[in-house]
Amino acid sequence: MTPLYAAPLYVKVKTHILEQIRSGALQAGSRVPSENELVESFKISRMTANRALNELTTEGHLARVPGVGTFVKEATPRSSLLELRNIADEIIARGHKYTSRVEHLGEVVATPNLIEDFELKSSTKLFHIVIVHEENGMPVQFEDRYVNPFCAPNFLKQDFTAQTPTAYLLTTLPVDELEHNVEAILPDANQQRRLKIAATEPCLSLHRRSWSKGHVVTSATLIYPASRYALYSRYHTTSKGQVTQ
Amino acid sequence: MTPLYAAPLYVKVKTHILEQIRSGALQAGSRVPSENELVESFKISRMTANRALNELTTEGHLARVPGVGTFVKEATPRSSLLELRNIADEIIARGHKYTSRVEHLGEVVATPNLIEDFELKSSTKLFHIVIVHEENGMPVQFEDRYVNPFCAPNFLKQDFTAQTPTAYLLTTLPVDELEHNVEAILPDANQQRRLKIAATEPCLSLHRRSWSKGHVVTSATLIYPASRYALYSRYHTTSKGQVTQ
DNA sequence: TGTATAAGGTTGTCTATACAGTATAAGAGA
DNA sequence: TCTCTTATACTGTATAGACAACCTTATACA
Repeated sequence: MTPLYAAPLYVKVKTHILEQIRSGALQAGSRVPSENELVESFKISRMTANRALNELTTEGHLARVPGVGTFVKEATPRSSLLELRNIADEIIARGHKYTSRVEHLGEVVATPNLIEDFELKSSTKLFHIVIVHEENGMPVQFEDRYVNPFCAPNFLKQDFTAQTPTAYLLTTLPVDELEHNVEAILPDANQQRRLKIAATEPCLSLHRRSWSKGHVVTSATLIYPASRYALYSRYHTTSKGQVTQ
Repeated sequence: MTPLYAAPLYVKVKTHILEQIRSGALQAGSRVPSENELVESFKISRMTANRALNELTTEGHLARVPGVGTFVKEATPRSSLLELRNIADEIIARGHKYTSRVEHLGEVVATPNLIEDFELKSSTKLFHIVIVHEENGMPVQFEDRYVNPFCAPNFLKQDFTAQTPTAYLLTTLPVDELEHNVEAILPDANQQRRLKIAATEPCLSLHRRSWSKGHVVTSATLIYPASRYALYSRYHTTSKGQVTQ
């Protein structure tokens, strides 16, 4: 993980502005420093300031208007299909009994795939947990999760029968960004056994990455047997396809 | 739309490379010209070439390796999960060829299930279309859609080989509300035949209802073969408790 | 008062140059 | 043959300067 003092200048500028947005010092709609003002305050060249503001714009945080200035964009809250919810709370909210079995908990060395997932430069150790969540004794979710030790150093010391990994990470770190990829799969042998399902039962595979302060905190694959789970959402939109609610 | 001859230089370079990818002159994994080679051939400065290649990289088309070169990335076949996007646009954006086959187009009398879906009081006629969308000749989506004639009376007169139902409805009506339900399924006999897949291949089933001005405009079931497609989304979250457990 | 003009700030683009870090291939030496 | 060194190519970052286009505001003029 590159420490901030060693990061490129344009990254420092980006981080500074993002922190101001997150802290509330810069509200949606308010003006951010112009390129020339950043040149002054950071003692950088205009091209470097331009790069920082441009990248924040393509990432959706800012909006730029030629001849006028740069402004913090309105956050467009997305809705529920993929809200970050704790499955234990979901099950309890349905009035059912929640239990879980931790199948594995330990450290691994990042494989090339994991290095890419976590946006790492080189291989490091990652925390790894495999846990099966049960509703009234019936397995409903197979969770295979990797966690960045840099972001959550005390992860391994938690008791995950008392608190799900999702719940622990949510209380420990703010989530800035989410990525979801949903696929349909047939379960492999291990998943069949853990979920107590037949090899022919299709499953939803939900791969989720979470960012906090620019770092990938965790990457999880959640397997749901199709007969026991579906993803649902309903929400209002504006004319431009943005989601409100 | 800015004509290409009036576009900025870095846009010309980007367009040129994208065209080469689309035409097949640049295959996935093959090397694209280095910055210095672009400097030569386009008579531009290295910073301009750098910008073009960097932007194509953040857009997901290229991958860069310091000391080695820049390469065409594998296009990941996937659809937007939360946004209402036209699959034809998504396929074309990946640089692939989009085609479609209209399997059925006509009227039906609403069944009890459809009456409920469309929030109708009594049975009326509904428009019905079945269409298979193909990427490079390979079926990737089976679309089974019902449309409310009250909202889109001219639906049947459209040419759906030229424009997808989604595209037509989006340009005709504002979307106020969306409902999604995602499941994993095994395809039925008809879907197997239309999608040219085996009975054992799991599929994503995305059921979507769209509202406009309080009425259900359309109800669609979209089937994606798992091996060919995934659903994807990535977005920022606000710190104001949008992401709750 | 109303209108044109000028000035200054802002973003957008482009150039030429520089240095650092990384990967690969060629060559020298053991 | 094997290993170390060197040269070369490539990307990543940063600078200083330049011109264009755009917007707002102040100013001068009719």
